[in-house]
Amino acid sequence: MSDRSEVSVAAPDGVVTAVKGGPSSRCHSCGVRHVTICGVVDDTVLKAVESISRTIGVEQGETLFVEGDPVTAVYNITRGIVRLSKMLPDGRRQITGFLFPGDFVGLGARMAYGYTAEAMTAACLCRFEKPRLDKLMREHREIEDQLLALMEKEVDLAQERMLLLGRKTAAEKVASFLMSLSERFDGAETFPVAMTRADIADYLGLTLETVSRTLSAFQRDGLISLERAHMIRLLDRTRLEDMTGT
Amino acid sequence: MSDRSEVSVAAPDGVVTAVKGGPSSRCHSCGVRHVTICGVVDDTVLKAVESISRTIGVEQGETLFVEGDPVTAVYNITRGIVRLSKMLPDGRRQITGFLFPGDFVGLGARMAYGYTAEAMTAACLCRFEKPRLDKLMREHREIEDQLLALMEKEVDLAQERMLLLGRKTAAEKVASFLMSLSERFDGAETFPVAMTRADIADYLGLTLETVSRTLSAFQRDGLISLERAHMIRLLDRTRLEDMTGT
DNA sequence: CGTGCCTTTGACAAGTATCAACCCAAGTGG
DNA sequence: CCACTTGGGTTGATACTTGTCAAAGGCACG
Repeated sequence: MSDRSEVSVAAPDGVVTAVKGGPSSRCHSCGVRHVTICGVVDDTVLKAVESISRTIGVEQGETLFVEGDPVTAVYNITRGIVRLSKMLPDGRRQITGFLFPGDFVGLGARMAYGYTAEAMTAACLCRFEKPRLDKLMREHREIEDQLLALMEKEVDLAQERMLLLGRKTAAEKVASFLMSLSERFDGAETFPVAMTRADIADYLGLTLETVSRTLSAFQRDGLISLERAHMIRLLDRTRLEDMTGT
Repeated sequence: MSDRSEVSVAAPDGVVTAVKGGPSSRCHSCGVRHVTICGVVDDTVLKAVESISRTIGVEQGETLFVEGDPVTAVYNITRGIVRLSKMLPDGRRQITGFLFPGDFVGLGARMAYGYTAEAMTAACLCRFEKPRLDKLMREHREIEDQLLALMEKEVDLAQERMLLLGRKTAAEKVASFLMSLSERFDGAETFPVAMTRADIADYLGLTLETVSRTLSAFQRDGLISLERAHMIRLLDRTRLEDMTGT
């Protein structure tokens, strides 16, 4: 555990995600040794991080916390997909992010969580109690820096999303979504879409019908191939890239 | 300067914004003593911050930096309003934020700025060279904590905005905008709207015509009174609040 | 082999965008 | 001092994208 280990994590859909560096621990529910904090840290820090983290398994659909809950913990995903969302009182929902293995859940929450986090698939998470993590951050500057960097990336992504939500057309939104998903799978040509059309719609600020129609249109135009509803193959990356509007 | 001073900052439109605590310095362009970093810090830190900040004045319309520029500095606004925006290649624009006195510009940018920052009004800014600020953050933990807290708030706001952009109707967007603007002016009943209809539209993901129509409709319904195009009076806060959808 | 959830597709409605005309106030220059 | 210009802002007519409602198909799971 002292070297910069490379650990492979089984994604829920069978695809394997490789993550480099960082501490890891054995998942109680699936037994796989998972990465818990990304980035390379020295041995002492690694041990410290491991000492305050506890790996937990959650079932599909399980809620980690709800918008407004007092902040008790931060999680790092080792397996599965987590959905972050905000709701309006009348039930309209905006999904603010899909988180994958390696991503943090709850970073940057101070008093209360600003969104709800749910496991979209069975998942394994490293749980860090907030007070212990705060203490660790104070003791190990490298960790604070890591988390700060992660938050900066998050802010950046959020702004990109605002541009998408506010100014892109339905087709551009869906194309952007497909391209970014593909990136998550290492630029693979064919990849699984773990979320339902309704989830995609709530992520892109559309209706599920519009998402479905747009995907069908992409298929008609030879941009993609819907192998199955949840398995997509990109046929013409270049043209799809052009359609993102970016 | 050793006590926790309260400093009043003249906003561009004549309204006075009070900000408590933090270091301050005299603005070269307007001569007013401005707050430069919010939050309370001790004497040593205060002096250190002051030593690396330089107050600058910018004219209306001036660009601080453009999306993609390498990050050289972070700014704190002491006077005026700054507009942050992202553009699509074809010219569509999304304004990601309007920043007021006390707000930071460029926090959380690592290598390149992710958005363009322009002064919407004549403005005064405290400029912190990035390397010197980073050094100071490393030396004074309190500062890093302050900035971290600010970033957390930013993430929260960004997510609230996603909900607005993705799921709210035009009327709800405009109502939300008015309520949050009113907050900025301490809940005042009548307050200036410094931005044009086009700016508001690009902020809310609408067209300027829709913004104009919605404001007119609000006036017809007795919710607001458009004293002038850029001066709004809230007539029925309760009903307006209900219209925000939140 | 039903039952239920998700997806697709169609017909239609509605909300916004687009295009265009006009207004108003503030400069600007003859 | 007044015509002219210019940069918003408002309003109307119309188009179009996207949402809504509804029905039917497919796939997984008990």
